[in-house]
Amino acid sequence: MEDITLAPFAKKKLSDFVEESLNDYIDSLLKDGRTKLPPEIELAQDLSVSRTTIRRALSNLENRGVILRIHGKGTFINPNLSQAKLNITSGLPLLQLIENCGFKASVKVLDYDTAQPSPLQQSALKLKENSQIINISRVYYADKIPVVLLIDNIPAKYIGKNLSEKELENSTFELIRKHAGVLCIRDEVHISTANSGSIAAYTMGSNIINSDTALVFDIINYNEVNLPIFISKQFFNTNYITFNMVRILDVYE
Amino acid sequence: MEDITLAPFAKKKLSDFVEESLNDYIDSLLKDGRTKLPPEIELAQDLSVSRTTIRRALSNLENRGVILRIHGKGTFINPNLSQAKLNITSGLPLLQLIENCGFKASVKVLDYDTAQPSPLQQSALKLKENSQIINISRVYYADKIPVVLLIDNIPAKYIGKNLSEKELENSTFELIRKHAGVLCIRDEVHISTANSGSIAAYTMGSNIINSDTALVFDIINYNEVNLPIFISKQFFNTNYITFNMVRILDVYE
DNA sequence: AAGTGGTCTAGACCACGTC
DNA sequence: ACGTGGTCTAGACCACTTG
Repeated sequence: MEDITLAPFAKKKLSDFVEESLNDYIDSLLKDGRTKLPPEIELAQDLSVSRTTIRRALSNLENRGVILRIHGKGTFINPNLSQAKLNITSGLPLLQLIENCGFKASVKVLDYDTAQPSPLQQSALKLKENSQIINISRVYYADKIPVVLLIDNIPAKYIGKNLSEKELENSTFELIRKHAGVLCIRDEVHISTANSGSIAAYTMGSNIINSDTALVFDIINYNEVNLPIFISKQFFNTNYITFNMVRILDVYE
Repeated sequence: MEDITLAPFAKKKLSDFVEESLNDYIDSLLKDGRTKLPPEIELAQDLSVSRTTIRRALSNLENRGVILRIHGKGTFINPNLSQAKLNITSGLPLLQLIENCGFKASVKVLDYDTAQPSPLQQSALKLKENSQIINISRVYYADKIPVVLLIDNIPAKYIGKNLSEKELENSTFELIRKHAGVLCIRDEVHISTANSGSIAAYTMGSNIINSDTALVFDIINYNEVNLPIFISKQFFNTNYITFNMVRILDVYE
């Protein structure tokens, strides 16, 4: 018998279903060697939705780099589609990110302890005095190569105590959703870099991701009413994980 | 007499004007210590536009991290607003980026030469045999500290020959717009990191941005019909320039 | 019950590209 | 002239919060 826990999840919009349909449709077009999509009005009729809904789904696909829209000509599959797999703006769970990249992904828990929050953590998470923080360090592997180091700082109230190693292999996102019914729906990321010295400072001296330079994400995760829930620090070995981003520029005078 | 060159520029949408108005309005609210915006319907009436147009402008501000919207409660100014200045998805010109960050920005041309394209450049830019590439290296300073190294590879056809140092201090974006009437409206960015060795490889051995690790953007710029126009490589010293990003996550089962 | 943001529709008109 | 994507409007209905 599996242990079922009831926990909230976000509702899907019509345009999300449309986006999925279009995604599948694009795959099938590619198999036939076709690169042009039907006009928006036609797509709207085929899927029995309004043109606005189609356009919302297409905009999502455009921002993810999947399609290109050319005014007056049509909508086309991005010929660089393969580069769009690791979109930096997607915010996918790390295991899924690594899988998307074509690797076999796995995770190992490095460390798990309870501590007093630092003053910085206390103010970022708006914590009261005497509250406790759970720290979880994990390494993510791509085909057995360590590529990401993740350190999460989570207020104790959002997470079970004495979690098993098996449970800790779930994402923190999942843990707090199952344990406290809290959904993080937004994050703010600071992007910087680190040298081997500053990586080692987070892993008791051993440079576990085995690179002399790393991409660093400092993340604060928020729930739907903008309450800061937990903090993440992610180190990426960019010899294996390089992100992509599509930008549509404002080019005014 | 100034030398006026006619060159195309993008048209502004109504929602862009609305966004600017809202931006100014937000500044004035902040001066009064207020953090809540009026309801969307009210904003729409005040600015004499439809609610849809207001919502588009608000969505832009939300993606830039300027505001927060909470279902059922209202629209609020993001208390972390100051962190939103260097949004990685904005694609602003580097001088403007550095100024936004609160520094005095300047630029120096390091190198300027003509060469045969490498096979990689040739395929990325879809160049013919025997075409030529102009390479421009520039360093950008924040308060006299070198913080960005930029290397552009531009097909000769898009840019004037024998440009003066003064002209080269303009962005490549400007140069090709003025010279060839070409507008880049989209780019694709690969994000990685570099150690001091790989930075020095691009500056004849001297590590000009003076950091043992850098954030690297490899960029291909496209025009409105998806033709690749030119290539950029940007090295950021993240001791001075750290980017921010706001992500609104899809949290489905 | 009232207020506010979120999603969706139907339709109009415009701008750009092709023939 | 026609087809296509881009912007905007007006209005409906839903979901969430507050009183």
